[in-house]
Amino acid sequence: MECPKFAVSVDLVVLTVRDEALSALVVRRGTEPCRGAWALPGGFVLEDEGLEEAAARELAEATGMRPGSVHVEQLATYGAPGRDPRARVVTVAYLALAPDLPVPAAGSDATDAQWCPVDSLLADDGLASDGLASDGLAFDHAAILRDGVERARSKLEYSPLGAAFCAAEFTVAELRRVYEIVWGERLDPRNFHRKVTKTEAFLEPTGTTTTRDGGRPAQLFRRGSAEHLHPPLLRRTT
Amino acid sequence: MECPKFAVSVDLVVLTVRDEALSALVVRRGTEPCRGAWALPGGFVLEDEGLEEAAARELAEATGMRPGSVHVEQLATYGAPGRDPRARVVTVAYLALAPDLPVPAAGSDATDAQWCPVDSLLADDGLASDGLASDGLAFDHAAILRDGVERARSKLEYSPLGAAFCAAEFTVAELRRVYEIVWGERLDPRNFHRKVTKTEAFLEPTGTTTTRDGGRPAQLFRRGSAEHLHPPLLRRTT
DNA sequence: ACAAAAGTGTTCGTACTACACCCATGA
DNA sequence: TCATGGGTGTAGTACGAACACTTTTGT
Repeated sequence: MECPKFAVSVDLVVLTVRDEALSALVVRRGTEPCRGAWALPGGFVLEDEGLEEAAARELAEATGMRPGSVHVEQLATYGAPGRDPRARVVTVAYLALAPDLPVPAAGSDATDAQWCPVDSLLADDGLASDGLASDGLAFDHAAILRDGVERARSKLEYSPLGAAFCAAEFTVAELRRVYEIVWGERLDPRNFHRKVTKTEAFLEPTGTTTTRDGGRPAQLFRRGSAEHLHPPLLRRTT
Repeated sequence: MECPKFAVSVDLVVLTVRDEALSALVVRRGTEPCRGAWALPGGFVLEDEGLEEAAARELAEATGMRPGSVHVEQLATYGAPGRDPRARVVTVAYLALAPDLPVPAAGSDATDAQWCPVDSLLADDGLASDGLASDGLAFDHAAILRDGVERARSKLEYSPLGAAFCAAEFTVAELRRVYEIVWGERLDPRNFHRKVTKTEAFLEPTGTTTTRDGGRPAQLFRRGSAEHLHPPLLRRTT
């Protein structure tokens, strides 16, 4: 077959909510180009491996997360000729939404990985509030991250995936905090409660309660079976 | 760089509304695998060509459409190891929404291309779409088309892209027919009229009218500048 | 005059907002 | 008993659904 051949990689935008901020997983690059810079976790697709499969493998390598607990979906594909200085590389980006899991600190081959608030990663003045040397991410990863964050923000509107950021069992208030942090917008606790508990198959009650948030005991819920939200939960700003 | 290399192609889901049906552009394959079968238009990405650029080139080759008149966006990427029997091919699918333009019949290298209603292309009336069913599309193109149609259907809800299926100037009734055909659902003409004309920047009045639909003259509009619709135009069924 | 399609007004129900208010716990 | 957050009730409002009705053309 007469045609050019390219390297194909997968890159992961892994998002979580922790310390009151939407954060992404970034790894320190251990090899040239951009050695020492922060980048999205990722790697090349193997010879007999599907794209989804490669994404799951990279996610496991970078975080140790078992597939079931994390939502993963394809985000977009980036293939501008100059995006990698060495060679032509086409990368398929995946978006993963995860609860606040600890990143396995040491890890095997993993150069150090850590959560970093997306706001500081995307701040275009290059300043990092927490000591990350940030001239921005390697390659075009800033653009990929931006697209992933935007996808996540709109997904919360019309899908029940906010719960993907929570632990297996969570309260309505914890879910609301997720929405508030991802959207950067305050939500009325009473109306939010009514909305999510009345929407069919959004939440599944466990029957148990917790007082970990203080005050009156709150019911614990699991993710429901709904795939889409009708009607959607619209944010003010768009 | 030690990594596998793959062929990368772009495939196009080009949709239009004609003869009361949502239709896709398909071409007859002139080369081996699946020679003689219908497939989505597409081809390999060249050495120094961006993905978007390759999609625009293939669109021009297949239809002669000038870039400005057609909406093109990336759809998704398909790279299962077995999807092309010859070799590993990763394909980046693009979705194009076009007005009902005539396909350049003869064309240079183009094997014959034609519009075909998506319902008949996707009718899974018994044959598994393993690539060679006589009614099915080649490779995994049926799955790609299905995803493209689903994307188009939901795009009409929250973006003004219904107008991409219309000529440069169109009436509200023509736009409504687009929605009805794509969604397969009747819409109230009065409420639809109010909705689209009241939504800021959805439509831009031309000041002229036409009687081509019969009855009282209707105002002609052009596409407005809006990128998103707020609030969205929700279909009944989801 | 009549048919046909454009466009407006009006009523009604549903769903979101804002906020008053009560409930159940820990300290 | 008080502070804290969970959860309910309710009035006001915005918007879509349904449909009666008027407007402007072609025949």
